[in-house]
Amino acid sequence: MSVTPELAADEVSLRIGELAKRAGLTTRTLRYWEELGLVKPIDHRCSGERLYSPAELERVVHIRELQDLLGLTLAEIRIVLESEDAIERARSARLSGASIARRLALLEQAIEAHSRLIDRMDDRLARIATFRDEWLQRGERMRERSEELRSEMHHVPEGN
Amino acid sequence: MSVTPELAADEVSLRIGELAKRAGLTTRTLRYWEELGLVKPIDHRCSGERLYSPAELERVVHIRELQDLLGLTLAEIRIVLESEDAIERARSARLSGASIARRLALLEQAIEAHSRLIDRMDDRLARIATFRDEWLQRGERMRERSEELRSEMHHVPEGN
DNA sequence: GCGGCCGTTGACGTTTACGTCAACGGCTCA
DNA sequence: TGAGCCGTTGACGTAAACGTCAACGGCCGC
Repeated sequence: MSVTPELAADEVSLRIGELAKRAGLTTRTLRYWEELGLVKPIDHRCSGERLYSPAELERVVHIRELQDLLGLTLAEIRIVLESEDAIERARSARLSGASIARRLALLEQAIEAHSRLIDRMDDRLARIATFRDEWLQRGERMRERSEELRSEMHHVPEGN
Repeated sequence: MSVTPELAADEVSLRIGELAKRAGLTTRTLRYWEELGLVKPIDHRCSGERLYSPAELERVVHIRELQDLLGLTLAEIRIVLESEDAIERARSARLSGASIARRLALLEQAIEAHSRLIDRMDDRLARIATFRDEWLQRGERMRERSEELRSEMHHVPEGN
């Protein structure tokens, strides 16, 4: 029974090559990220092979976005992910019977880190937007100038 | 990172240390960028010292923005700058008596590269905005959850 | 005239984020 | 049963973007 490259409903775990292909990464990159603590495959050091839950696919894509769009280093991303994981811990803490105060503390912590990231994104958005507007104006001036030149060409054709 | 565009009216050129300080860079960075052809000080190899026109301050800040905000490599930035310089050449070509057709060609070229950059910025803006919205929703869910927990704490205080 | 500061040119070191290669092991299918 | 994949762990290589250090020189105030 071979697995098709499409998402089979019964798929419960991915091998490293498959994950890499779907995320558009190399296996080396995944191992490196694991080394830095960004991804954690299940069943590692036990059966030898790394196996990833489908959720890890989202996670690695997420990591790439943080890298490409926000320009974060992998070290910074690790911090962000840890705060995300804090959310999950807070969620599972409900089941594991941790104290409400403890769960609330975890959540507050996550919210804090979360809003710092939002701020960073907003800052970036604003700065790129400003930058973009300046460039749009430059473009306008260039287009006007090219119109001028074109009309000049009609009056004085081929002044080579 | 605060940029100080304020320069004395009599200032006609900057030494490398002064430029670095105002742009928030190191002198090493400026020399490296020169090595890559990103900046061109005047009076180099002549009196020994690099001297920069005030316009270079804008240029280096511009370079940093392309680096930080758009994530361009210095090699890519060089291409962008060359297209910007093409605008200047087109402008000076008017004075130097180049043919209108030639000047128009230069300008068209500049406009082309320019709009490619705008596209890139738009793409980034859109992707960051999408990303941001997703995160805002996560934040909302977390905040709701923390409200729930807080009210639970009032009903069942200190369940340590 | 000299100590301090700023500049110069190499040359080598460093960090980040991987790439590449070697040597090995476990399936599986003809 | 063995060739072909896919996986594993090291170990070493690499490209970009600088940092750092050495050795030198000019200028300036005291």
